[in-house]
Amino acid sequence: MRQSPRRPLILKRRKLPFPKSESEAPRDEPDGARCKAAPGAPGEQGFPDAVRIMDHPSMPDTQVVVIPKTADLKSVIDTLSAKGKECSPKGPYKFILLSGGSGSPEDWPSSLCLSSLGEDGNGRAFGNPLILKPKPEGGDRTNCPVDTKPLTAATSLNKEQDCSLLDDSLTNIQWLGGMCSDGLGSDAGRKVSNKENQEPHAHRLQLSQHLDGAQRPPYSYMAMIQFAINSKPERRMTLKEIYTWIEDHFPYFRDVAKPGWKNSIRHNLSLHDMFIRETSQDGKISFWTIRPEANRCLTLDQVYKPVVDSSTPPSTHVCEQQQLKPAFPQFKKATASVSSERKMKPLLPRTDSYLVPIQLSISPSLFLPSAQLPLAASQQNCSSLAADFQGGGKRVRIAPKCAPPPVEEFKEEPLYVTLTPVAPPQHPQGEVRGSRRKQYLAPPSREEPVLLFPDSTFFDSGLTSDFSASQDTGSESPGRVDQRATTRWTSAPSAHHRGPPSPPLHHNHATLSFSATPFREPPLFSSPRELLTSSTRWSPGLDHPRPCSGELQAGGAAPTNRSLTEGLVLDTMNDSLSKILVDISFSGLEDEELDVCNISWSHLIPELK
Amino acid sequence: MRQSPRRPLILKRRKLPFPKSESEAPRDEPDGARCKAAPGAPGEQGFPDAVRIMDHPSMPDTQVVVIPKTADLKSVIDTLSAKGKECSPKGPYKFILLSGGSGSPEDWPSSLCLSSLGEDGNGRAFGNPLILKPKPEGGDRTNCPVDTKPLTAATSLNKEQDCSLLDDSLTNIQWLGGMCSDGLGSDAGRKVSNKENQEPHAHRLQLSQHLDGAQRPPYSYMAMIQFAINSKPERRMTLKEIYTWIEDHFPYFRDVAKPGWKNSIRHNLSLHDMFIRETSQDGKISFWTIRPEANRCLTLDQVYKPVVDSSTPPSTHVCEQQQLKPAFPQFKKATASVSSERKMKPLLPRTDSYLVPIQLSISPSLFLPSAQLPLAASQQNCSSLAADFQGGGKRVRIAPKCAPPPVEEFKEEPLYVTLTPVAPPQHPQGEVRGSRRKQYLAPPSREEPVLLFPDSTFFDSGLTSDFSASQDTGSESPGRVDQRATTRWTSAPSAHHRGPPSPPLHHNHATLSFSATPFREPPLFSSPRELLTSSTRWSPGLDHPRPCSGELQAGGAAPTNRSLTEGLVLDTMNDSLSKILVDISFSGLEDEELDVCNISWSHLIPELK
DNA sequence: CGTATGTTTATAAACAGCATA
DNA sequence: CCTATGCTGTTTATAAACATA
Ligand SMILES: [Mg+2]
Ligand SMILES: [Mg+2]
Repeated sequence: MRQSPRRPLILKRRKLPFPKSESEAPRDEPDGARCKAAPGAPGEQGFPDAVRIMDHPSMPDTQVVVIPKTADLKSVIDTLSAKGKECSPKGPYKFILLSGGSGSPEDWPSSLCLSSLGEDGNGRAFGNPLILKPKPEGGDRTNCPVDTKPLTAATSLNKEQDCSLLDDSLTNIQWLGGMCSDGLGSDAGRKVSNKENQEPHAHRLQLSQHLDGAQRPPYSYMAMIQFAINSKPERRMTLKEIYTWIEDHFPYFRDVAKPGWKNSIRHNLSLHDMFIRETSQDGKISFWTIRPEANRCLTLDQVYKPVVDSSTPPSTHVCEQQQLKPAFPQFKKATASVSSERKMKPLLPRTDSYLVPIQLSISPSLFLPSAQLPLAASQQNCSSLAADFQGGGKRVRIAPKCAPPPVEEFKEEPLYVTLTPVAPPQHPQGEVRGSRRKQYLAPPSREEPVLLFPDSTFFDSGLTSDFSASQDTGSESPGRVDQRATTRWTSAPSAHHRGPPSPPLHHNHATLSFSATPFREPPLFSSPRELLTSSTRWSPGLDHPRPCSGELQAGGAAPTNRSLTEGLVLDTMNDSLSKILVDISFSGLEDEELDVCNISWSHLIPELK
Repeated sequence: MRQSPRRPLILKRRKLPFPKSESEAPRDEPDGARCKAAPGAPGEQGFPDAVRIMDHPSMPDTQVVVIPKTADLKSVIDTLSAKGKECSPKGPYKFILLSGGSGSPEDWPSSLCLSSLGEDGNGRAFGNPLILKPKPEGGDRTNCPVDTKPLTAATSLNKEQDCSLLDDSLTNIQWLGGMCSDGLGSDAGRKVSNKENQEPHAHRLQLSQHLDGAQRPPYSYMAMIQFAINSKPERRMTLKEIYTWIEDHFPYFRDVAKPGWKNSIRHNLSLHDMFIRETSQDGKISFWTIRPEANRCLTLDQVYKPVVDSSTPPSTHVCEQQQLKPAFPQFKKATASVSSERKMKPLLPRTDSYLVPIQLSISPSLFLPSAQLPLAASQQNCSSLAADFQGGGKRVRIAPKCAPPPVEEFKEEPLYVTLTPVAPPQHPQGEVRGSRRKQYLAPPSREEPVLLFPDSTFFDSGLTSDFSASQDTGSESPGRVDQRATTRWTSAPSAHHRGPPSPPLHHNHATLSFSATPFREPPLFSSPRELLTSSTRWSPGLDHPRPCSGELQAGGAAPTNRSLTEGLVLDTMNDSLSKILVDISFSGLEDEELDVCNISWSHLIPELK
């Protein structure tokens, strides 16, 4: 039981380069020996402006083709259709076409990042992921799969790379079998045999040893449930339908996973408030829905879209973090124990880039003048953060209304938005909030903090994006050092933001003042998750029976603006603000709504107006 | 790994008689062979009006003395002080004196329920548990332990009884050791050795084999954290203090538990919204507090108080449920697999009675006339529930404001209050709520449902009890059949409470109408937990720096009444309404506030006014 | 009764931030 | 100042107990 079941890695955490096969990295090297490519230098995987083809991490017989903006879509489709005939091991392959990025493999799970699947090609960029259809009309946002054949070379390459993981599956079987030895031989008849606490079937175990796409998908249960529910126009699903959808789209659960995965699905449905159970009119059918305020209507297709900017200097990705944060014991530990780590059940690859559904673009030429900055933003309180923010490239600061956003980095993309809190919250009873995120989002002040986008332009993904924008030149050092997106709490070490425990005092001697009421009340939020899930208002009698969060009207505020939280939340795939107020990587700049950069938090949280 | 770590049983679930030693109960007997004593007949454990002495389930050298109302406290104290000299194995013993109940062992964890610890004695009843002090002044609510010696006979009796569990500890050690065999011998160097994923120390393992009170306490982590935090006047604690408090009060975690229990503590602190982290003024210290609205200020002492009515017919406790619910596979399973079940790590004993902090009394002579019932309550909608409620004894119906309360039974006490929902919620989009509890508490209507207490009288425990009361004769059949407290959702099969998905429509064609807005918004509650935790308002600038939930003012409503949720919630030890709207066992009738029985839900949830 | 569904708790673990040695 | 480590806090995964339909 030392090898108790391990959870797949938390998504959207620090990105670690996937340990290739060097099972023993030098421990004395703080940066690790894996980063061979110099930052900024084009690595072996960097094929800028080239089409990238990689296997879908979970869908069998499916490949994802990332088409840079400069490529010609038509020719790519023709090429795919032509080359697809070559190899068809198990029937027609499907292609999912993505655009907007450089196609660097970092957009994919780490297990695939090293496969150098880039293929030359050229096509037109389009905004949303597109699954290639048999009759490619080139239309936007068609999600029907295509019956073409995969590219041989790329596929085989992927398979080999995947073998490293699949070998683990084989090992895992042995490992699991060893775990089943009860020892002691005490009472064998006691097992309840719930049919959910069993190992996968033997033939399934066999299947798991093959390359049938049964790798565990890199999505959390919560994410997959959202994918499933949002795949239906009604945006509701029965439990059984959720099971089926997940099995259909992630064969891992059908073929490899133990039956307990359904227990986990149910557990997630119950645990997370964002999932709400409804009952049909006759009361006989239970449907699971997503709270509309919390639903960003994420779909699997959206998630597949890599958010990469084509202007990215190639191969400045994996090693950046290591060099900037030399001391990273976890990484070194993982490095040294690759083989043993892989002996475990297939973990989620350590990557952050495929769960970023924010489809906002950054125009490098667009800079937001700091003159439009509200007085409160990023002046006094952000001074201490200047050192942290000077290294990276284009940065955008976001001033949260309430508590400072957490430190989170994800998405190693060339262009980033750093969400920067500008004002520490006023804490209850004169107490200061700790800096470990979550807990206690202080109510907003009159002066609304704003999201600051120094040199970026946003547009919303597939939904209407309509947030007011302000601008800030900020310190835009285009250097490639530490391109990771990073957000830090303004941990407010200066005492002038901490009030005494006296009654709700509003001492505005600082930039912002907050209502001191700390405890959870309806307009307040004790946790970022709550803030998120309560961000918008919606009554069931509106036009859309089940709108997404961005489609909800901001209560009291200008109702025309959609909340940025949608985009902010999309990348996290959960409803926790501690994962929401993170750096955002922008890419794939499109031409819509280039001038809306002032995001009022009161629109995101209408209750806090 | 079949024997993966099992969670201790969920508290406050169906009470099962502890499988004594008959390892093979007749499976063909639906009622089980354990119930030898006829219901209502005085069993071997029933010593009405006698002092009961039992070991504290977790505190070493501590015994709990349950003193019936009819006993003389002074003489009991004298007796304890005198007899305490006799045996002192490990130093002075402490006594915790409890009152208000019959002292039946059912008030204790099942492992102790069968020990027949009752001792004759006489003393005066007092309201709160009292730890006997060296200089017994007999004052109320003194919690300082006493330096006296335990009663020899009772103690030894307990020890023997405890051996059944402690033998399990010994077995568990072997079992754990067997689990430690990694098998496969794959990679031994991979283990991270977090110091929290290790087995308890060897000497601790040895200790666990002795009778040093290292049985696992029957409280959940959430409960113990509340105990800890509420033990301090400031009602806040650092993590380390919580650790220490728990270790001091439950030596199991100091001596037996694996280091991972601290991980679980932290996990619970983070997971449950009721625990809020604050930071000291200098920002250096983090304190954990309990959201005041959710804090019932439960303490370990309160929890130890058995809620037993002295007028209870003796030994009508354990077997009742079995006879009334013949088909109970879990019980039979546990019966048949006693030895094997006990091989596992010490589970929480299956009992419900020691987590009921509701210190309300029922006077059998007190009946609430139904004339005082508000019109909305229990008329039309409760008609379908009549069949369910006719069998038991004294019942009280509670009309929830929002969603129907869950079916829950607990506390096998002679007198019960059945919380009965009277109106099904109006569901969004014309959907009907399923009846598996949780999810969707519809907003309240103008006509407030009330708690109905047909023949009971309440008083609040140690805190001010001030809920308005209404009365209802109800169907009070004092028969002893199915005396378990049971609450059932009014599963609302009648369609007349289901509104179409149109905008918030309030069709009052039934008893109660609800706002149709189903999704979580600040004034709404998507889950019972939320309703609970948001039940009262409090701003940090009030008189009490950290009031309990009952001490909070109801926002907008009559602020003089305290919420019944305190009592309702106390028994569950968590903030989930699905465990709150349950049947309540009343006992230990006291003389305060006998006439307040109309509980307005708007007082409980001021936001729903 | 057996199964599917739903809720809750326990436990392990990954990982982040911070403090401190 | 750097670094290694431990503590604290958040989140996800998994198993299980138990309930309800
Ligand atoms: Mg849910
Ligand atoms: Mg918490």
